[in-house]
Amino acid sequence: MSTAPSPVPARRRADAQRNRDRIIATAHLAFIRHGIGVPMEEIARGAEVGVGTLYRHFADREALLRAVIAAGLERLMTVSRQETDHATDPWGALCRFVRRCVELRLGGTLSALRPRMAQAMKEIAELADARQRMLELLDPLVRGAQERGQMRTDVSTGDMIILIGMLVRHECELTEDKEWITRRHVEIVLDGLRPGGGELPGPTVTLTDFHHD
Amino acid sequence: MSTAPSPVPARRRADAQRNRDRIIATAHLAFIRHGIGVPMEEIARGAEVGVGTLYRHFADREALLRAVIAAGLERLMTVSRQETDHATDPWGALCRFVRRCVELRLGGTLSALRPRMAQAMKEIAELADARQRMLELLDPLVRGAQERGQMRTDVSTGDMIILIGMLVRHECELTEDKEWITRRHVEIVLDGLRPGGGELPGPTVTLTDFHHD
Amino acid sequence: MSTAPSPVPARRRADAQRNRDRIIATAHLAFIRHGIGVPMEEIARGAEVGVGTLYRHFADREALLRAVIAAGLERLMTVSRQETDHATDPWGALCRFVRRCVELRLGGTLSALRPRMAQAMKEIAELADARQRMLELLDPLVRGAQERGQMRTDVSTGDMIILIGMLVRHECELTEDKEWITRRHVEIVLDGLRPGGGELPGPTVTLTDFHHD
Amino acid sequence: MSTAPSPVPARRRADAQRNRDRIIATAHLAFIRHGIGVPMEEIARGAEVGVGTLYRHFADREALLRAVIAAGLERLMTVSRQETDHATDPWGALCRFVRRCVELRLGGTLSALRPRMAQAMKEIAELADARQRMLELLDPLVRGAQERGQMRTDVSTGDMIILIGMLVRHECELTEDKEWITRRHVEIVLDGLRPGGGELPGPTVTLTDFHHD
DNA sequence: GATGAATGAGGGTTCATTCAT
DNA sequence: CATGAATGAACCCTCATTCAT
Repeated sequence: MSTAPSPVPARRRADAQRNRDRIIATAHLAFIRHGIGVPMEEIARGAEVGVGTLYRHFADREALLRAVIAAGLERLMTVSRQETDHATDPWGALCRFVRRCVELRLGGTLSALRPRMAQAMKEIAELADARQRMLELLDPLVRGAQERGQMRTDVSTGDMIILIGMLVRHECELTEDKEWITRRHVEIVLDGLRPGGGELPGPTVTLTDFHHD
Repeated sequence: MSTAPSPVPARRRADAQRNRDRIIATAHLAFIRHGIGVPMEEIARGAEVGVGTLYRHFADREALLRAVIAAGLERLMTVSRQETDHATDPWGALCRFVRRCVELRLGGTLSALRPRMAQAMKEIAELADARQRMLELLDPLVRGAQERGQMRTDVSTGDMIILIGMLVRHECELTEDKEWITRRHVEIVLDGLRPGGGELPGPTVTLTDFHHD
Repeated sequence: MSTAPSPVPARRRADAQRNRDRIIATAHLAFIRHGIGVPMEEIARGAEVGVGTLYRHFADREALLRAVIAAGLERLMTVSRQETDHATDPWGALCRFVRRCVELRLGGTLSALRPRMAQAMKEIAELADARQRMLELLDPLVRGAQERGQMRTDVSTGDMIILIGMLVRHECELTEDKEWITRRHVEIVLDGLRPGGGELPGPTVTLTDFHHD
Repeated sequence: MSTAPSPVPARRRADAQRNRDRIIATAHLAFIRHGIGVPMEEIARGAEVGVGTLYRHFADREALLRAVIAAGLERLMTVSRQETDHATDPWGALCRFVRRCVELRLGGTLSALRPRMAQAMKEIAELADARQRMLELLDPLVRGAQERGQMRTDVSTGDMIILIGMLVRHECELTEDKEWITRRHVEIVLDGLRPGGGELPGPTVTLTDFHHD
């Protein structure tokens, strides 16, 4: 009895969880590919469930969107920690982090939010939170790299976050068979962050600058 | 009635042209702000005409979109020529060109096409044309700059075009009061194109690589 | 397991019966409060059972509705008999019967049927039956009261039944904290049934007049 | 020019107005017959317009409902004034008013609101207004009739309004071919309002008692 | 028997497009 | 040419009912 802890009651639960996960994954791709306005039925069809099931799990499109974003941010944060914890080489850690970010393909969904970004930032609290958390993770790396002369000193962590957003979206503009192009351009941007560049116009970007993207 | 050649038809024409222009301008902003799915009536309202008038000028949303893009590319090409004709300093001309591009705000509309980009590229012939023309304009500058050691040699004109697209869209992600951020990031990317960067992965981008974006 | 006649099945039965009763009671109130279109899940939730259980007891909404009505009519008939058996004061018995009717709150459910009343009358046989039985119960009282000069003679038992329906529904239009208003109006109607009123238009109502309602 | 005031621009308007009126009339009947949940398409079909047209005139079901109610109250107020202005016989005027009310068949729509009456009263300001206006119209009649000994003094104008509501709904419970029954019962209620009835329980109804029905 | 997840038809609402004025 | 009312297809979301556990 203790060895076989009744899988039966869990079974249904497992099925439901599986459905939930498939819906999120399908929605993620669908939002990227067709925009956040993609018909709910198409998402349901892609996840091989009925619309009703989709709506049982997510009250409306907004809720689904939040879940997709939350799931993406979750993965992002996992990556963040993997790359940044105990980093002895701040610049190297920063580079690895940026490269990993673009691989998550979270950008598509975020980018699809653009037409309502300002509003979305307020309503989808996870987004603002994520920025804050990312800032806290990256700040030591940026400062460390700058102190060691590995990175130009006229950019802030705020600039980094915006640039990462740019690259993340950039990848999503490209179809999957052209993703290798992004990898080139990530390196170009990283090279542009090395010391020795020309003077940059305007002040550095701070957290207060991007209450919306 | 038949005797008077009458200024009226000319007048009409002027009015009509004026309407047409206002519709395109309004649609451009509306597409950027609310996505290409923005209600036609909203565009009409913004241009202060009836929907009927809008449809007299543009058969459907697709046609309006084409017109908006064509108008933007027209301006882009004008800029291109201003910056590139008789350029004695290829790298400087290239930089000025890139900076001017992001100021046109064409990116918003192009970016909004993304969910259907692959398809759009085929249907909206102007886009493919524009790429080709841009390639022809930029290629001498890129080669010139590289020959003079002003630019890294492991990037192609194809990379440049993609990067410009990235920056152009990047600006459109930011609200107008944050455009100064883009200007910083344009410079960072340009710095990253200078000689001396790390090795880039993959082959250079060629025209055949981006049959869509 | 097979040897024990076991109290379990009986227990089950009791539980099931309890569920059934709670569903009917909950549904009665829900129909009154939110109309007969109230979501089945809401009824199930109110009765603290799963929808599945609800459907085990009642094949569909229609069946549940019938059961609610039948239960209400059952109580109505019980009241009828209490008030009318061995009545030596027909008018008094009639008044008490009317007053008791409005307290049963059956009207809400019946009233909610209105949009389909004509149809409901045919499909829900209990309703027609009930009228017939009520007619049989009330007829002696009406005639008795009229013979004794306690009641105007230009109304029929048919009129009475329709009037009772009116009052019963009337109460259901009022929220619970306003039920005292109905009691006033019941008395006004009863006063209007006393001898000495003005002439009434049209013929008296007969059983054949209300094959629906 | 002054004689033929350009019917052309008005024409469309007239058509639209005609549609609007037909929609309201159709909706009124549909609400009575099938409840306020009746499919919008059915209303549209009945009015012989497309759903789109219906929605152009009324933003949603709620708006249509308001319009139907407003139109009904408009007629009700017209009747009110006809019956009550310059009335030298208060009781007679009161009776005529009550009789006219039930003929308007407004009750059906109002009655269909019941499941949400409390809420409806707040949201549909017209309803509360109407009560107030009706109170002001009837109060002099009630007092006048009572002073002349034509009406029992233990009922208030508030009671009258509630009773009228009861009769109005009562008629709507009956199908059209049975409306004559209501006329009988209106007279019975009016007879019950004459002096000489038994004692009524509870206090008289005041305006504050029926913030909802 | 009880449960509640899944299904999908149905009805509300929006909006692209047409067309009469 | 301009206008804006009318149309109806398409999409969102709800909920009655079924069924696997």
